[in-house]
Amino acid sequence: MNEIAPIVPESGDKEAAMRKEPTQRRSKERVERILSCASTLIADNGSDAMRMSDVAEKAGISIGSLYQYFPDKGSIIRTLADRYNALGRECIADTLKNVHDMNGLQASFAELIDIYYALFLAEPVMRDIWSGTQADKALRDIDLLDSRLNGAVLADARARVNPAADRAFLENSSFLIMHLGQATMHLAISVDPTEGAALVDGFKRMVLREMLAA
Amino acid sequence: MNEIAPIVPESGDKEAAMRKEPTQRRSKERVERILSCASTLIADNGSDAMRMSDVAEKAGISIGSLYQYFPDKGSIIRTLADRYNALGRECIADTLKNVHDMNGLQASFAELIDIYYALFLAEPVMRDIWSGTQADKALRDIDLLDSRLNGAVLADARARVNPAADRAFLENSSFLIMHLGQATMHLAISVDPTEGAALVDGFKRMVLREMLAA
DNA sequence: TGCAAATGTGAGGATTCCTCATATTAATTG
DNA sequence: CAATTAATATGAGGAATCCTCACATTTGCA
Repeated sequence: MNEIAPIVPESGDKEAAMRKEPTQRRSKERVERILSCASTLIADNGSDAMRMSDVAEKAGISIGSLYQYFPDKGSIIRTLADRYNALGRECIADTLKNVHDMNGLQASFAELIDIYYALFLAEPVMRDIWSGTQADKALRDIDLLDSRLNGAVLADARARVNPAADRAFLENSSFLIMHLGQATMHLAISVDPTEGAALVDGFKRMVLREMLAA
Repeated sequence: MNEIAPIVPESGDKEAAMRKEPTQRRSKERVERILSCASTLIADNGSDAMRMSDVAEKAGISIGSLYQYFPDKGSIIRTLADRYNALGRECIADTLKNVHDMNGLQASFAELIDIYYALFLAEPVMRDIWSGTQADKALRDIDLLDSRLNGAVLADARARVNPAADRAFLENSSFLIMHLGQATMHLAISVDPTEGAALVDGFKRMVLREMLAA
C-alpha cells in the first residue's frame, strides 16, 4: 500500500479469458512476454492502435501463437486489467485492514485516494485500459466487480468503525464511493494537473464527509 | 425539464462533425433520416453492432451518400450525443434558472437527478452512447465539455444561494458533481433496478450534503 | 528411440470502414 | 428553355485488421 505498481503487474491467480492454460515452461514465458509487449505497445500508442500483428512481432512469435493463448485482442487487455485490479485490491485491503476508528479510516482512505491518483498519473497502460473500459461489455463487468469487491472491503472497515450503522447502507454507499473514485480519476487525468489535483481533493472531501455522516 | 426526451432529439444548432452543410431540402431530410435510422439501429443492437452499410440500407440511400454527410461512423454517434447533451443542458438550465434559496436548490437538483435517471433507463441510445463514451477521444471531449457547461450553470445557482461561497470552489465542486452524476447513471443502469435506484439515492444524498456544506 | 501431445507458423478468409471515379439531379444563367 | 455549373448520388472495390486453419515443429515420456 505504499509503492507504485510495476509496469507489468506480476502474474496473478486465475488469468481471465485464456484460451488454454500454458503448461510447459516455454509457453508460460511466452504468455508473460506477450503481456509485457502488449503493455509497452499500449503505453506507446494506446490499446486501440495496438495491432495483434505488432504484439506478435514484438514478442518474436507468430500471430498463430498469439491466438493460441489469447482468444482475441480484448482478452489481452482484460488480463492486464485483471492484474492491475488485483494489485489495487490488495493495496486497498492492506490499507484498510487495520482501521479501527474514524480517524484512522479517514486518514487511510485519504491516503488511498492519493495513491490511486498517483498510479493513474504514472501508468499510461492503466489510464488507457480504464479509459476504454466502458467500450467493452466484458471490461465493464470486470470494472463493476472490482468496485464491488473493493466496496465490500470498505464497508467492512466502516462497520468496524461504526458498528451501529446499517449494513446494507454501508455496502451501497461504499460500492458507490469506489465507482465514483474511478470516475474521479478519469476526470482528473483528462484535465490539466492543477485542476486534476483540485478535483481529486474535492472528491476526497465529499467522501470523507459521507463516511462521517454514516 | 419535465418530459422524457424523444427518441431522436430534434435538430440542434451547429451539428458536430458534419462533412458538408446540407443546403437543399432533399439532403437535409437525408441527414435527419440517417440519424433517425442510426438511432433505431443503436437502440436495437448497440452502436458497436451498427454497420454503416445497415444505416445506408435502412435509410434507403447508398453508402456513398452516407459518407457525403458524415465523414465517419463516429461522427454519426457524436452528432446524436451532441443532441442529447443539448437537451440535457437545456433541462438543467431551465430547472436551476429560478433557484434562489437552498431549499429550492436542493429540491430542484434532487428532481434533476431523478429525471436523468429516468432518461437513462428509458433511452437505450443514450445508454449506449454514454457507455461507449470513454472509448473515443472525441466523445470523451464532448462529455467533458458537457460536464463543464452544466457545472458552470450549477455553480451559478449555488453562488446565488450562497453569495459568500468561494467562486472557484463552487466551480470545481460543481464540475465534479456533474461528472460524478454521469458516472452514477452508468453504474445505476448496469445493476438491477432496485440496487440502481438505491445507488442513485445514495448519490443524491452525497450531493445535497455537499451543497449544504459549501 | 519413437510416438503422442503440445506448441508453432503464416498465408489468407472474413469483416468492415471508407474512397473515388462516374452518373444523376438541381440550380443558375444567358 | 438550353446550356452550364453546382450539388448530390452511387456502389464496386481498396485498405486495414482481426482471426482461422491446415500443416510443421518441438517437447515429454514410455
